[in-house]
Amino acid sequence: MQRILATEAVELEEGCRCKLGGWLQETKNLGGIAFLKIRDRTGVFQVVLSKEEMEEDRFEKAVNVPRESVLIVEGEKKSTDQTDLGYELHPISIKVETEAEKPLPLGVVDKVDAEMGTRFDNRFLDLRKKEKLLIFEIRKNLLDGVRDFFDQEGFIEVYTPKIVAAGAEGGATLFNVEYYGQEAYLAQSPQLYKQMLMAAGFERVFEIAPAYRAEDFDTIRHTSEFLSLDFEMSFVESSKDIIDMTSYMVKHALSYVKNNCEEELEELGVEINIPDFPFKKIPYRECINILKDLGHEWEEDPQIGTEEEKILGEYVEEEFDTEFFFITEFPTEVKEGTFYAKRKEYDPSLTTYFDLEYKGQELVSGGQREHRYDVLIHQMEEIGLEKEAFQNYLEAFKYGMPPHGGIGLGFDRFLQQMLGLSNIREAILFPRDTERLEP
RNA sequence: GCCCUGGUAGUGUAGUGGCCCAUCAUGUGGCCCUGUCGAGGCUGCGACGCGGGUUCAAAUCCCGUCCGGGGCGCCA
Repeated sequence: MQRILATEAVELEEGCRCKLGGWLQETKNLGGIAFLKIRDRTGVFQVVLSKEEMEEDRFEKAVNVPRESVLIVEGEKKSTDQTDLGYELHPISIKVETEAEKPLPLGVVDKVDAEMGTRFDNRFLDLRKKEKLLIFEIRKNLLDGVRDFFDQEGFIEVYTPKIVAAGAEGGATLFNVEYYGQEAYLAQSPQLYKQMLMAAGFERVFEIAPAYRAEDFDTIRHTSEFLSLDFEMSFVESSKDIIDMTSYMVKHALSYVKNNCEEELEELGVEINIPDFPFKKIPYRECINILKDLGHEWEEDPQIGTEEEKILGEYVEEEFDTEFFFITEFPTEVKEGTFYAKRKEYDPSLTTYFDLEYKGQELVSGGQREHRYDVLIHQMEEIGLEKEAFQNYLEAFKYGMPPHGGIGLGFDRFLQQMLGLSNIREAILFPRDTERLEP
Protein backbone atom coordinates (compact mmCIF):
# COMPACT_ATOMS: atom_id res chain seq x y z
CA MET A 1 0.00 0.00 0.00
CA GLN A 2 1.25 3.45 -0.87
CA ARG A 3 1.82 5.94 1.90
CA ILE A 4 -0.34 9.05 1.74
CA LEU A 5 -0.12 12.43 3.43
CA ALA A 6 -2.07 13.56 6.48
CA THR A 7 -4.19 15.99 4.51
CA GLU A 8 -4.79 13.51 1.70
CA ALA A 9 -6.38 11.12 4.17
CA VAL A 10 -9.05 13.73 4.87
CA GLU A 11 -10.58 12.92 1.49
CA LEU A 12 -10.82 9.18 2.17
CA GLU A 13 -14.13 7.52 2.94
CA GLU A 14 -15.08 6.42 6.42
CA GLY A 15 -13.51 3.14 7.43
CA CYS A 16 -11.09 3.19 4.54
CA ARG A 17 -7.78 1.43 5.09
CA CYS A 18 -4.74 3.63 4.50
CA LYS A 19 -1.05 4.02 5.25
CA LEU A 20 0.43 7.20 6.70
CA GLY A 21 3.88 8.04 7.95
CA GLY A 22 5.70 10.76 9.78
CA TRP A 23 7.48 11.91 12.90
CA LEU A 24 6.01 11.08 16.29
CA GLN A 25 5.40 14.52 17.69
CA GLU A 26 3.98 13.48 21.04
CA THR A 27 2.25 10.65 22.84
CA LYS A 28 -0.69 11.24 25.15
CA ASN A 29 -1.05 8.20 27.33
CA LEU A 30 -4.14 8.17 29.52
CA GLY A 31 -3.73 4.62 30.79
CA GLY A 32 -6.31 2.55 28.98
CA ILE A 33 -6.30 4.74 25.90
CA ALA A 34 -3.50 6.63 24.24
CA PHE A 35 -3.01 8.96 21.31
CA LEU A 36 -0.05 9.30 19.00
CA LYS A 37 0.34 12.64 17.26
CA ILE A 38 2.23 12.08 14.05
CA ARG A 39 3.43 14.91 11.87
CA ASP A 40 4.22 14.97 8.18
CA ARG A 41 4.86 17.83 5.78
CA THR A 42 1.17 18.64 5.55
CA GLY A 43 -0.11 18.33 9.09
CA VAL A 44 -0.50 16.28 12.24
CA PHE A 45 -2.72 13.23 12.35
CA GLN A 46 -3.79 11.19 15.35
CA VAL A 47 -3.56 7.47 15.94
CA VAL A 48 -5.79 6.01 18.65
CA LEU A 49 -4.49 3.20 20.78
CA SER A 50 -7.00 1.44 22.97
CA LYS A 51 -6.50 -1.50 25.27
CA GLU A 52 -9.97 -2.62 24.25
CA GLU A 53 -8.89 -2.85 20.63
CA MET A 54 -5.36 -4.24 20.98
CA GLU A 55 -3.20 -6.51 23.10
CA GLU A 56 -1.49 -4.97 26.10
CA ASP A 57 2.08 -5.56 24.90
CA ARG A 58 1.43 -3.92 21.54
CA PHE A 59 -0.14 -1.01 23.37
CA GLU A 60 2.85 -0.67 25.68
CA LYS A 61 5.30 -0.92 22.83
CA ALA A 62 3.58 1.78 20.79
CA VAL A 63 3.21 4.09 23.72
CA ASN A 64 6.92 3.90 24.55
CA VAL A 65 8.30 4.99 21.19
CA PRO A 66 10.45 8.11 21.74
CA ARG A 67 9.34 11.47 20.38
CA GLU A 68 10.46 12.34 16.84
CA SER A 69 10.89 8.71 15.82
CA VAL A 70 9.66 7.96 12.32
CA LEU A 71 6.56 5.77 12.23
CA ILE A 72 4.57 4.25 9.44
CA VAL A 73 1.04 3.40 10.42
CA GLU A 74 -1.48 1.39 8.53
CA GLY A 75 -5.00 1.60 9.81
CA GLU A 76 -8.64 2.45 9.36
CA LYS A 77 -9.76 6.00 9.01
CA LYS A 78 -12.53 7.07 11.40
CA SER A 79 -14.10 10.48 11.46
CA THR A 80 -14.07 12.48 14.67
CA ASP A 81 -14.66 16.08 15.57
CA GLN A 82 -11.94 15.89 18.20
CA THR A 83 -8.95 16.43 15.91
CA ASP A 84 -7.98 19.31 13.67
CA LEU A 85 -8.07 17.21 10.52
CA GLY A 86 -11.44 15.68 11.41
CA TYR A 87 -10.29 12.09 11.47
CA GLU A 88 -8.12 9.65 13.36
CA LEU A 89 -6.50 6.35 12.59
CA HIS A 90 -7.29 3.04 14.27
CA PRO A 91 -4.07 1.15 13.65
CA ILE A 92 -3.71 -2.28 12.16
CA SER A 93 0.07 -2.08 12.14
CA ILE A 94 2.59 0.39 13.49
CA LYS A 95 6.10 0.21 12.15
CA VAL A 96 8.91 2.03 13.89
CA GLU A 97 11.05 2.95 10.91
CA THR A 98 13.76 4.67 12.95
CA GLU A 99 13.79 5.34 16.66
CA ALA A 100 14.89 8.80 17.81
CA GLU A 101 17.56 9.06 20.48
CA LYS A 102 16.79 10.59 23.83
CA PRO A 103 16.96 13.29 24.92
CA LEU A 104 16.42 15.51 21.89
CA PRO A 105 19.02 18.27 21.60
CA LEU A 106 16.14 20.55 20.72
CA GLY A 107 12.46 20.00 21.29
CA VAL A 108 10.29 20.35 18.21
CA VAL A 109 7.10 21.06 20.13
CA ASP A 110 8.59 21.96 23.50
CA LYS A 111 6.86 24.53 25.62
CA VAL A 112 10.19 26.27 26.13
CA ASP A 113 11.89 28.21 23.35
CA ALA A 114 15.47 27.59 22.37
CA GLU A 115 18.11 30.19 21.65
CA MET A 116 19.21 30.85 18.11
CA GLY A 117 22.60 29.25 18.66
CA THR A 118 21.02 26.02 19.88
CA ARG A 119 18.49 26.10 17.08
CA PHE A 120 21.03 26.57 14.33
CA ASP A 121 23.36 23.96 15.81
CA ASN A 122 20.45 21.55 15.40
CA ARG A 123 18.89 23.16 12.37
CA PHE A 124 17.36 19.96 10.95
CA LEU A 125 15.30 19.61 14.12
CA ASP A 126 14.51 23.30 14.20
CA LEU A 127 13.23 23.08 10.64
CA ARG A 128 10.73 20.40 11.68
CA LYS A 129 8.66 23.17 13.21
CA LYS A 130 5.70 24.11 11.10
CA GLU A 131 6.43 27.83 10.90
CA LYS A 132 9.93 27.17 9.59
CA LEU A 133 8.57 25.11 6.73
CA LEU A 134 6.13 27.92 5.97
CA ILE A 135 8.99 30.40 5.60
CA PHE A 136 10.65 28.24 3.00
CA GLU A 137 7.45 27.53 1.16
CA ILE A 138 6.96 31.27 0.87
CA ARG A 139 10.58 31.70 -0.14
CA LYS A 140 10.00 29.29 -2.99
CA ASN A 141 7.00 31.31 -4.13
CA LEU A 142 8.90 34.57 -3.93
CA LEU A 143 11.48 33.05 -6.27
CA ASP A 144 8.72 31.88 -8.58
CA GLY A 145 7.22 35.36 -8.55
CA VAL A 146 10.52 36.92 -9.54
CA ARG A 147 11.13 34.43 -12.32
CA ASP A 148 7.58 34.87 -13.54
CA PHE A 149 8.21 38.59 -13.85
CA PHE A 150 11.50 38.29 -15.73
CA ASP A 151 9.92 35.76 -18.03
CA GLN A 152 7.18 38.21 -18.95
CA GLU A 153 9.71 40.96 -19.53
CA GLY A 154 11.90 38.92 -21.84
CA PHE A 155 14.90 38.50 -19.57
CA ILE A 156 16.97 35.36 -19.80
CA GLU A 157 18.31 33.67 -16.71
CA VAL A 158 22.07 33.29 -16.60
CA TYR A 159 24.65 31.84 -14.30
CA THR A 160 28.05 33.47 -14.05
CA PRO A 161 31.19 32.11 -12.37
CA LYS A 162 31.39 32.08 -8.60
CA ILE A 163 35.11 31.38 -8.66
CA VAL A 164 36.69 34.51 -10.01
CA ALA A 165 40.03 36.21 -10.47
CA ALA A 166 39.03 39.74 -9.46
CA GLY A 167 36.50 41.42 -7.22
CA ALA A 168 33.75 43.66 -8.50
CA GLU A 169 33.49 46.35 -5.93
CA GLY A 170 36.07 48.12 -3.91
CA GLY A 171 35.58 47.78 -0.19
CA ALA A 172 33.92 44.43 0.08
CA THR A 173 36.32 41.77 1.22
CA LEU A 174 36.86 38.61 -0.77
CA PHE A 175 37.18 35.00 0.30
CA ASN A 176 40.35 33.42 -0.97
CA VAL A 177 40.25 30.21 -2.91
CA GLU A 178 43.22 28.22 -4.02
CA TYR A 179 42.58 27.44 -7.64
CA TYR A 180 45.07 24.95 -9.09
CA GLY A 181 47.89 26.98 -7.69
CA GLN A 182 46.44 30.30 -8.79
CA GLU A 183 45.01 32.93 -6.53
CA ALA A 184 41.23 33.12 -6.87
CA TYR A 185 38.23 34.40 -4.97
CA LEU A 186 34.59 33.61 -4.37
CA ALA A 187 32.45 36.07 -6.32
CA GLN A 188 31.02 38.89 -4.25
CA SER A 189 28.78 40.02 -7.12
CA PRO A 190 28.02 39.00 -10.70
CA GLN A 191 28.39 42.65 -11.65
CA LEU A 192 31.25 42.49 -14.13
CA TYR A 193 29.92 39.40 -15.87
CA LYS A 194 26.46 40.87 -16.26
CA GLN A 195 28.05 43.83 -17.99
CA MET A 196 30.04 41.59 -20.30
CA LEU A 197 26.76 39.96 -21.28
CA MET A 198 25.50 43.39 -22.28
CA ALA A 199 28.51 43.60 -24.56
CA ALA A 200 27.51 40.16 -25.82
CA GLY A 201 24.18 41.57 -26.91
CA PHE A 202 21.94 39.57 -24.57
CA GLU A 203 20.23 42.89 -23.72
CA ARG A 204 18.27 41.60 -20.74
CA VAL A 205 19.63 39.10 -18.23
CA PHE A 206 18.96 38.15 -14.65
CA GLU A 207 20.74 35.90 -12.23
CA ILE A 208 19.75 34.37 -8.93
CA ALA A 209 22.84 32.94 -7.31
CA PRO A 210 24.90 33.03 -4.14
CA ALA A 211 27.35 35.83 -3.46
CA TYR A 212 30.12 35.78 -0.88
CA ARG A 213 31.41 38.56 1.30
CA ALA A 214 34.15 38.08 3.85
CA GLU A 215 33.24 41.17 5.86
CA ASP A 216 33.24 41.12 9.62
CA PHE A 217 29.53 41.68 9.69
CA ASP A 218 27.69 40.71 12.79
CA THR A 219 24.21 42.03 12.25
CA ILE A 220 20.69 40.73 11.78
CA ARG A 221 20.78 41.63 8.08
CA HIS A 222 24.12 40.24 6.89
CA THR A 223 25.46 36.80 6.16
CA SER A 224 28.69 35.76 4.52
CA GLU A 225 26.85 33.77 1.88
CA PHE A 226 23.63 35.21 0.54
CA LEU A 227 21.38 34.82 -2.45
CA SER A 228 21.84 37.73 -4.79
CA LEU A 229 19.18 38.64 -7.33
CA ASP A 230 20.64 40.68 -10.15
CA PHE A 231 19.42 41.98 -13.45
CA GLU A 232 21.02 44.02 -16.19
CA MET A 233 19.40 45.66 -19.21
CA SER A 234 20.70 47.43 -22.30
CA PHE A 235 19.68 50.55 -24.17
CA VAL A 236 18.47 52.33 -21.10
CA GLU A 237 17.99 56.06 -21.48
CA SER A 238 18.50 56.87 -17.84
CA SER A 239 18.40 55.31 -14.42
CA LYS A 240 14.64 55.83 -14.50
CA ASP A 241 14.32 52.80 -16.80
CA ILE A 242 16.08 50.69 -14.19
CA ILE A 243 14.14 52.16 -11.30
CA ASP A 244 10.88 51.41 -13.07
CA MET A 245 11.89 47.85 -13.88
CA THR A 246 12.96 47.30 -10.28
CA SER A 247 9.67 48.69 -9.02
CA TYR A 248 7.61 46.45 -11.28
CA MET A 249 9.66 43.44 -10.31
CA VAL A 250 9.24 44.01 -6.59
CA LYS A 251 5.57 44.72 -6.97
CA HIS A 252 5.01 41.64 -9.13
CA ALA A 253 6.90 39.37 -6.77
CA LEU A 254 5.00 40.61 -3.74
CA SER A 255 1.65 40.23 -5.50
CA TYR A 256 2.61 36.75 -6.58
CA VAL A 257 3.32 35.70 -3.02
CA LYS A 258 0.23 37.40 -1.70
CA ASN A 259 -1.95 35.55 -4.21
CA ASN A 260 -0.30 32.15 -3.93
CA CYS A 261 0.46 31.92 -0.23
CA GLU A 262 -2.71 33.11 1.44
CA GLU A 263 -2.81 30.24 3.93
CA GLU A 264 0.89 30.35 4.74
CA LEU A 265 0.83 34.10 5.29
CA GLU A 266 -2.18 33.85 7.51
CA GLU A 267 -0.57 31.13 9.59
CA LEU A 268 2.48 33.29 10.05
CA GLY A 269 0.30 36.32 10.77
CA VAL A 270 1.90 38.32 7.97
CA GLU A 271 0.17 40.83 5.76
CA ILE A 272 1.87 41.95 2.57
CA ASN A 273 1.23 45.49 1.43
CA ILE A 274 1.44 45.90 -2.33
CA PRO A 275 3.09 49.24 -3.17
CA ASP A 276 1.66 51.62 -5.74
CA PHE A 277 3.59 52.40 -8.89
CA PRO A 278 5.61 54.60 -9.21
CA PHE A 279 7.54 54.19 -5.99
CA LYS A 280 8.52 57.27 -4.04
CA LYS A 281 11.91 58.68 -5.06
CA ILE A 282 14.01 61.02 -2.94
CA PRO A 283 17.45 62.26 -4.03
CA TYR A 284 20.25 61.60 -1.57
CA ARG A 285 20.84 65.28 -0.77
CA GLU A 286 17.14 65.81 -0.19
CA CYS A 287 17.20 62.89 2.26
CA ILE A 288 19.87 64.72 4.22
CA ASN A 289 17.72 67.86 4.22
CA ILE A 290 14.66 65.93 5.36
CA LEU A 291 16.69 64.46 8.21
CA LYS A 292 17.88 67.93 9.17
CA ASP A 293 14.31 69.21 9.10
CA LEU A 294 13.33 66.35 11.37
CA GLY A 295 15.94 67.61 13.82
CA HIS A 296 18.45 64.84 13.20
CA GLU A 297 22.06 65.67 14.00
CA TRP A 298 25.37 64.16 13.04
CA GLU A 299 28.59 64.09 14.94
CA GLU A 300 30.55 64.29 11.72
CA ASP A 301 29.56 64.85 8.10
CA PRO A 302 25.90 64.18 7.35
CA GLN A 303 25.43 60.74 5.82
CA ILE A 304 22.84 58.01 5.64
CA GLY A 305 23.66 55.19 8.01
CA THR A 306 21.52 52.53 9.63
CA GLU A 307 19.86 54.95 12.02
CA GLU A 308 19.16 57.47 9.28
CA GLU A 309 17.64 54.75 7.09
CA LYS A 310 15.21 53.86 9.85
CA ILE A 311 14.19 57.47 10.39
CA LEU A 312 13.67 57.99 6.66
CA GLY A 313 11.69 54.76 6.44
CA GLU A 314 9.34 55.88 9.17
CA TYR A 315 9.05 59.34 7.65
CA VAL A 316 8.10 57.97 4.22
CA GLU A 317 5.64 55.53 5.72
CA GLU A 318 3.90 58.31 7.62
CA GLU A 319 3.98 60.93 4.90
CA PHE A 320 3.37 58.78 1.84
CA ASP A 321 1.89 55.59 3.27
CA THR A 322 4.39 53.27 1.62
CA GLU A 323 7.04 50.79 2.78
CA PHE A 324 9.17 51.41 -0.30
CA PHE A 325 11.21 54.34 -1.51
CA PHE A 326 14.25 54.97 -3.63
CA ILE A 327 17.18 57.05 -2.51
CA THR A 328 18.40 58.42 -5.85
CA GLU A 329 21.33 60.43 -7.14
CA PHE A 330 23.95 59.10 -4.79
CA PRO A 331 26.82 61.58 -4.66
CA THR A 332 29.94 60.48 -6.49
CA GLU A 333 31.96 60.77 -3.29
CA VAL A 334 29.61 58.37 -1.48
CA LYS A 335 29.92 55.84 -4.32
CA GLU A 336 33.65 56.31 -4.53
CA GLY A 337 34.56 52.66 -4.91
CA THR A 338 31.92 52.04 -7.55
CA PHE A 339 34.09 53.02 -10.49
CA TYR A 340 31.60 51.75 -13.09
CA ALA A 341 28.77 54.02 -11.92
CA LYS A 342 27.63 56.51 -14.54
CA ARG A 343 27.58 60.08 -13.41
CA LYS A 344 24.96 62.68 -14.17
CA GLU A 345 25.78 64.57 -17.37
CA TYR A 346 24.78 67.89 -15.89
CA ASP A 347 26.48 67.36 -12.54
CA PRO A 348 29.41 64.94 -12.24
CA SER A 349 29.30 65.18 -8.46
CA LEU A 350 26.17 63.01 -8.65
CA THR A 351 25.82 59.46 -9.91
CA THR A 352 22.85 57.71 -11.46
CA TYR A 353 22.97 55.26 -8.58
CA PHE A 354 20.13 54.54 -6.25
CA ASP A 355 19.12 52.30 -3.35
CA LEU A 356 15.69 50.86 -2.79
CA GLU A 357 14.65 50.92 0.84
CA TYR A 358 12.07 48.46 2.19
CA LYS A 359 10.73 48.98 5.70
CA GLY A 360 13.68 51.16 6.59
CA GLN A 361 16.35 48.83 5.28
CA GLU A 362 18.44 48.76 2.15
CA LEU A 363 17.19 46.09 -0.23
CA VAL A 364 18.52 47.03 -3.64
CA SER A 365 21.49 48.89 -5.00
CA GLY A 366 21.80 49.78 -8.65
CA GLY A 367 22.03 52.34 -11.37
CA GLN A 368 23.20 53.05 -14.84
CA ARG A 369 26.73 51.93 -15.66
CA GLU A 370 29.36 53.90 -17.47
CA HIS A 371 29.55 52.26 -20.88
CA ARG A 372 32.14 54.53 -22.54
CA TYR A 373 35.58 52.96 -22.40
CA ASP A 374 37.64 56.11 -21.96
CA VAL A 375 35.38 57.54 -19.27
CA LEU A 376 35.44 54.22 -17.43
CA ILE A 377 39.25 54.14 -17.55
CA HIS A 378 39.32 57.68 -16.25
CA GLN A 379 37.07 56.79 -13.33
CA MET A 380 39.24 53.81 -12.47
CA GLU A 381 42.34 55.95 -12.48
CA GLU A 382 40.67 58.48 -10.19
CA ILE A 383 40.53 55.98 -7.37
CA GLY A 384 43.84 54.39 -8.22
CA LEU A 385 42.55 51.03 -9.44
CA GLU A 386 44.94 48.90 -11.40
CA LYS A 387 43.55 48.36 -14.86
CA GLU A 388 45.55 45.20 -15.30
CA ALA A 389 43.39 43.28 -12.86
CA PHE A 390 40.30 44.17 -14.88
CA GLN A 391 41.77 43.75 -18.35
CA ASN A 392 39.40 41.02 -19.35
CA TYR A 393 36.40 43.01 -18.23
CA LEU A 394 37.63 46.16 -19.95
CA GLU A 395 38.02 44.41 -23.28
CA ALA A 396 34.25 44.11 -23.39
CA PHE A 397 33.97 47.89 -23.64
CA LYS A 398 36.18 48.25 -26.68
CA TYR A 399 34.06 46.65 -29.36
CA GLY A 400 30.59 48.08 -28.98
CA MET A 401 28.96 48.40 -25.57
CA PRO A 402 25.38 49.64 -25.34
CA PRO A 403 24.23 51.99 -22.59
CA HIS A 404 23.05 49.74 -19.78
CA GLY A 405 22.30 49.38 -16.12
CA GLY A 406 20.92 47.07 -13.50
CA ILE A 407 20.63 46.22 -9.86
CA GLY A 408 21.51 43.77 -7.14
CA LEU A 409 18.88 42.75 -4.62
CA GLY A 410 19.48 40.78 -1.43
CA PHE A 411 16.99 37.99 -1.82
CA ASP A 412 17.20 36.68 1.74
CA ARG A 413 16.79 40.19 3.01
CA PHE A 414 13.76 40.66 0.76
CA LEU A 415 12.14 37.63 2.35
CA GLN A 416 13.19 38.75 5.82
CA GLN A 417 11.62 42.17 5.42
CA MET A 418 8.53 40.84 3.71
CA LEU A 419 7.81 38.42 6.55
CA GLY A 420 9.12 40.65 9.32
CA LEU A 421 11.69 38.05 10.40
CA SER A 422 13.82 39.24 13.28
CA ASN A 423 17.06 37.98 11.76
CA ILE A 424 18.11 37.28 8.17
CA ARG A 425 19.30 33.86 9.31
CA GLU A 426 15.65 32.85 9.72
CA ALA A 427 15.27 33.25 5.95
CA ILE A 428 18.18 30.91 5.18
CA LEU A 429 18.29 27.15 5.69
CA PHE A 430 21.91 26.90 6.77
CA PRO A 431 23.27 30.42 7.20
CA ARG A 432 26.95 31.27 7.06
CA ASP A 433 28.32 34.02 9.24
CA THR A 434 31.62 35.06 10.74
CA GLU A 435 31.46 32.24 13.28
CA ARG A 436 29.26 29.60 11.73
CA LEU A 437 30.56 27.17 9.14
CA GLU A 438 28.49 24.19 10.31
CA PRO A 439 26.05 22.69 9.80
C1' G B 1 37.30 45.98 13.87
C1' C B 2 34.82 48.82 17.96
C1' C B 3 30.88 49.04 21.81
C1' C B 4 27.07 46.66 24.92
C1' U B 5 25.30 42.07 26.94
C1' G B 6 25.33 37.00 28.21
C1' G B 7 27.30 31.59 29.06
C1' U B 8 23.92 27.44 35.35
C1' A B 9 20.61 19.93 33.91
C1' G B 10 18.78 17.75 26.98
C1' U B 11 16.04 22.80 26.53
C1' G B 12 14.77 27.69 28.66
C1' U B 13 15.76 30.07 33.28
C1' A B 14 16.35 31.89 39.05
C1' G B 15 20.42 32.87 41.80
C1' U B 16 25.19 39.80 42.75
C1' G B 17 30.59 36.29 48.40
C1' G B 18 28.50 31.93 53.36
C1' C B 19 21.28 31.08 53.56
C1' C B 20 23.33 26.74 47.12
C1' C B 21 26.11 19.19 47.65
C1' A B 22 21.94 25.49 43.41
C1' U B 23 15.36 27.73 41.87
C1' C B 24 11.42 26.98 38.62
C1' A B 25 9.54 25.25 34.10
C1' U B 26 10.10 21.93 30.20
C1' G B 27 12.24 17.21 29.13
C1' U B 28 13.33 12.39 30.71
C1' G B 29 12.68 7.48 33.98
C1' G B 30 8.95 4.87 37.19
C1' C B 31 3.82 4.40 38.99
C1' C B 32 -1.66 5.72 38.46
C1' C B 33 -5.42 7.18 34.95
C1' U B 34 -10.26 4.85 28.58
C1' G B 35 -10.99 10.84 24.67
C1' U B 36 -6.02 13.61 25.23
C1' C B 37 -4.56 17.88 22.38
C1' G B 38 -0.02 23.25 27.15
C1' A B 39 -3.93 16.55 29.62
C1' G B 40 -3.80 15.46 35.03
C1' G B 41 -1.82 13.17 39.84
C1' C B 42 2.41 10.93 42.71
C1' U B 43 7.68 10.11 42.47
C1' G B 44 12.85 9.79 40.74
C1' C B 45 16.97 11.84 37.29
C1' G B 46 19.73 15.68 35.48
C1' A B 47 23.74 21.65 35.35
C1' C B 48 27.43 26.40 37.40
C1' G B 49 31.85 27.00 29.31
C1' C B 50 37.35 26.50 30.00
C1' G B 51 42.11 28.11 32.53
C1' G B 52 44.32 31.00 36.19
C1' G B 53 43.78 34.35 40.51
C1' U B 54 41.60 36.93 45.12
C1' U B 55 39.26 34.97 49.74
C1' C B 56 38.62 31.30 55.70
C1' A B 57 34.70 30.74 51.83
C1' A B 58 33.37 31.78 44.59
C1' A B 59 27.85 30.10 40.21
C1' U B 60 28.62 35.03 42.35
C1' C B 61 34.65 39.23 42.52
C1' C B 62 39.32 39.88 39.13
C1' C B 63 42.34 38.42 34.66
C1' G B 64 42.71 35.55 30.30
C1' U B 65 40.37 32.43 26.76
C1' C B 66 36.50 30.10 23.92
C1' C B 67 31.39 30.45 22.46
C1' G B 68 26.37 32.96 22.02
C1' G B 69 23.02 37.46 21.38
C1' G B 70 22.50 42.69 20.06
C1' G B 71 24.30 47.55 18.22
C1' C B 72 27.70 50.39 14.99
C1' G B 73 30.79 50.69 10.81
C1' C B 74 29.62 48.51 6.03
C1' C B 75 26.29 46.52 2.83
C1' A B 76 22.47 43.18 -0.38
